[in-house]
Amino acid sequence: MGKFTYISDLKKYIGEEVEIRGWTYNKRSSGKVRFVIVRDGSGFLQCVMAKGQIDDSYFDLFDELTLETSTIVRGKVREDQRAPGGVELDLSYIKIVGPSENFPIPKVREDNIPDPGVLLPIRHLWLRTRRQWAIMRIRHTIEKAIHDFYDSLGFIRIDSPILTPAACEGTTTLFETDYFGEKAYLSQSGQLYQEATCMAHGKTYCFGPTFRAEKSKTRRHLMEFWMVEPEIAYAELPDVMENAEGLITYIVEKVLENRQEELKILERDISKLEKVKKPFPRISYTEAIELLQKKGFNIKWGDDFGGDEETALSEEFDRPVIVHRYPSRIKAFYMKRDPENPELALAMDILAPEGYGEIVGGSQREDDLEKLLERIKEFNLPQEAFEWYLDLRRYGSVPHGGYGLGLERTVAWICGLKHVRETIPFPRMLEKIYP
RNA sequence: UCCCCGGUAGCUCAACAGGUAGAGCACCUGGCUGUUAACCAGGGGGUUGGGGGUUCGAAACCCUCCCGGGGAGCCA
Repeated sequence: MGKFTYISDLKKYIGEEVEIRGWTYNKRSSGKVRFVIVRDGSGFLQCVMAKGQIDDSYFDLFDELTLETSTIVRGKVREDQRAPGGVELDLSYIKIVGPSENFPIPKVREDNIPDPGVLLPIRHLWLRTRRQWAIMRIRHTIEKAIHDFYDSLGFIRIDSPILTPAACEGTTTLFETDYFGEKAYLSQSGQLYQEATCMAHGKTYCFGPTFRAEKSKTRRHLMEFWMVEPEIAYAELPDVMENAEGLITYIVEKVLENRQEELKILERDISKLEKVKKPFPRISYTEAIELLQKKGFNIKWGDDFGGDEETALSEEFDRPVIVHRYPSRIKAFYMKRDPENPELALAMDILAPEGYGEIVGGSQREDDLEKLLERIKEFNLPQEAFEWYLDLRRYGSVPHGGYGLGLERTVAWICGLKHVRETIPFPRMLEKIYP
């Protein structure tokens, strides 16, 4: 491959001659002084050349450096106050690696961002643009923060299967596939399997894609999305809430620590993220209903929250809000009922601020065999498919709980994006699976 | 499946009340020795989503179909 330098490391090479390998991101000219913005994946760099100070054969290559032409350049690194990244490169050498004619995405201008109908079919190229670059790097940092957080607490990552024999929750529509003549489904949650693994390791989590075949066409939905699902043996509802709160604050902290440049590209209001500190407010479902009624919503106890209600609730707080103890009949069969009020489930959701909606859903699980059997009957679920799950209550059952955090909604919130489709490299949307 | 909004140049959008389809960006030509979404001058580029209708005249009004968007339901 040979030796070359990444733009992100250039501050270490001020005054030195370096080689950069990348792509032409933009260019400007003032006649005898020409500017080429090169990106190399690690960052963006303005390269400068003046007529007479570089060989004419290189100077003239400027015309061929159309958008996204891949190029190798060499030059001396110079500190410069005028440069956004603090450094520029005085060019002495240019080589075109691969030409690029009529790149389909126009030069970055805020008043000229093509709409998703245009960009989604060229997602493979869209990913090269600055905003998308920033989003993917923040996504990476969030994923890393998730792993680091659990690892630091002694969790073991054990991934759940993606091909499953039956519905985990039996409610949402699943993608069906043929498994050697048997029906199998793409997983909509790894949770049930985590309940098994946490009984082996105490604290586990899985992190992978999940699939919902719902005909959802909104800014908050994808057919394929990533979810992290921790499960903790001997945990009760307050422990679950505390762990989720810790995860979210850790994620925000790491993004603020490592992704300032990217947040700036996205024009994210950092002050909103800086407020995300422990403790998060905790309100009961019943309190939330009262609050919404006071705000004029036509909602009664027993109803689930819609998008507008979630937004209204989150607007009451400057950080994520934990809503707990929902009516058990609007929650999943495996959630333990509140011993103080059997109409309630020991469940909790976390709503992100600024109207980003539910990013976490979790609960303490039903650990009593008889009660769980009743629930399976109530929900008309096939008991034989859950025998293995019931075994967890037959052999040393303990209180336990966990939650799922939706990666894409979290990325959308932290990046301040309107739509989750920009938070995943290749979004799978309703009737859209290309590229 | 239902409700709402939209479809005009490659992209983003104008075109008032029905009267000759326009701007910015992209692209091409020329100019400029410090540009940062560079700028200045010029140029090419259109079956106004398709079909039908009303009218002297339709991008605009009506009907219909197609496509796109985001909201409901469900959820992360």
